[in-house]
Amino acid sequence: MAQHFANPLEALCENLERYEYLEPKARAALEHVRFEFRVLPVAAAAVTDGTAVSTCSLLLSGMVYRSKTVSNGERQILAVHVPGELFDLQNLLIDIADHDVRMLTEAKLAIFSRKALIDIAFQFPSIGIALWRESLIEQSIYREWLTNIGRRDALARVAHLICEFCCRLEHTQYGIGHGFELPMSQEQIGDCVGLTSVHVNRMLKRLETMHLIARTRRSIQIADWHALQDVGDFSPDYLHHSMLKAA
Amino acid sequence: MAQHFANPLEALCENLERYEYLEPKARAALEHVRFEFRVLPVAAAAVTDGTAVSTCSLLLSGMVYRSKTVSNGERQILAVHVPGELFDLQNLLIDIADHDVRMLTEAKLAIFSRKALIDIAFQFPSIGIALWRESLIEQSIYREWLTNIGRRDALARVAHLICEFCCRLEHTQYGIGHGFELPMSQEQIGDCVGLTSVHVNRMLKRLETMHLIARTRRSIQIADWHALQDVGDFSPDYLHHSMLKAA
DNA sequence: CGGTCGTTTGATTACGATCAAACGAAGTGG
DNA sequence: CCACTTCGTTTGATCGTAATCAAACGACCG
Repeated sequence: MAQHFANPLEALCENLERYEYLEPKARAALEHVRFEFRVLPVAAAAVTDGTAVSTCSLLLSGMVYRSKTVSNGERQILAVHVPGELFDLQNLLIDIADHDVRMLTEAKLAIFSRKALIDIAFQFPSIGIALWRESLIEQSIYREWLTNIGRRDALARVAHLICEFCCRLEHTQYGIGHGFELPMSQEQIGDCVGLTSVHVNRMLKRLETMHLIARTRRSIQIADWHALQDVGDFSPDYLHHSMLKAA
Repeated sequence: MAQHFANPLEALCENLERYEYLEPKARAALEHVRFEFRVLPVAAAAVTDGTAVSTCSLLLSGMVYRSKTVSNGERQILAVHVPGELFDLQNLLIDIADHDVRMLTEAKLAIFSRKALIDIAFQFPSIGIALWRESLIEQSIYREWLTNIGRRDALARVAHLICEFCCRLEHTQYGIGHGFELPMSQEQIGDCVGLTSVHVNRMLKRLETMHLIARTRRSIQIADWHALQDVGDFSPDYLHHSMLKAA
């Protein structure tokens, strides 16, 4: 998969085409979009809460997360992006960032000017629709997370998060088979689902003793997908993969 | 305010102009958008999870909420819309609804065809930008709610919700002064913030004894706005009102 | 005037937080 | 290469917040 991202413009094209068919002219126009290539180390900030943003980035490799910090210093992770996704779609039309974006791992980015993307989005509706739809699906994921945190118990929350990652990686990367790398500490998992790291640890162990997953370091193997979905009350409908072109 | 919504097309125009300046041509084009006027009773569904959607509605009066139901039957309220807002912006480009939309009160709607809106959005970029931006701000509210539920305690969650309503009503309606109608049962408030109705009741009483709010039936008066914001860890930045035109 | 729905209050329970400590892996410097 | 540090994981013990259970009360409706 990685070699697909050797050319960032090709990666952008591939990303958009997952969301909407692009006619040859639109594809051709994308060839001339300017971008800046950048590698950021773990924990580096791509966007900082309260600052102006004029770019929109495509994640070529690695993972990034969005987060907010509350007054007592606790952090909520709002979303995690996997390679191949455009993040900062909201900053396309909003001037001041309302949260942080940081690197979960070292990451390679292709950084586009938001103005350039907006211009091309309205010049070629197919591109606009692709971008807009991608952002709407991100919104759908927020709604599911809200439901996960608000109305499911700790075990289900963790199981649900694992199921979601599995589906999203499966969709953007090539078949990941039964296992995948989850480059998050248990504290970060807790920040995703509104739990403490200690409790996340207990839930992971429980999923393990229930023979739903197996773990080795930071990688997770799915031992019983059906049962894991069941425990996590997971249904992939909200990812809207069925209306998208597979990777 | 209500009389502003006597003409739904004018209301649509007013809505969009809050998000982006519309040139005369765009405004003129909006005059010819077809719509259907409808009144729905309390609890009626405008959109049902899992069904196809081909419309997008403007709320003329009343309030609506979005919700998901988890496997054990518990409900999470994802968002509440106040008069003047377009809801179902996500269904503009997503075919199958991933959650329900129901009436919190009796509501008057102007229902537009999503195709008509998409067409005009790409014909007049200012309209497209307005719609897209409105949907991005809705997204920002989801992120704040995620943070609210995931990382704040019960008292702060309830205070935060009250602060948000106050700001949003102030922005779309004319000055609401120190009080406003909150047409939600305590159970529904609990479904917004991930608490039970019993606990919401205790938190409301606590906010009352702390002299931060006063209540009469379903209306809430703000007794100490500054202290309420403080308790709720509320900062209105995420609503992005400063980049919008006031109502 | 019952009947239903929502609010209020109290008593008890339980889930997940907090506190604390040991362990393990990765990285650093002598 | 091996102490030593640091960070994350693991486990146990205890605590506290919010859930649950239960019942009375109040408002609105037919």
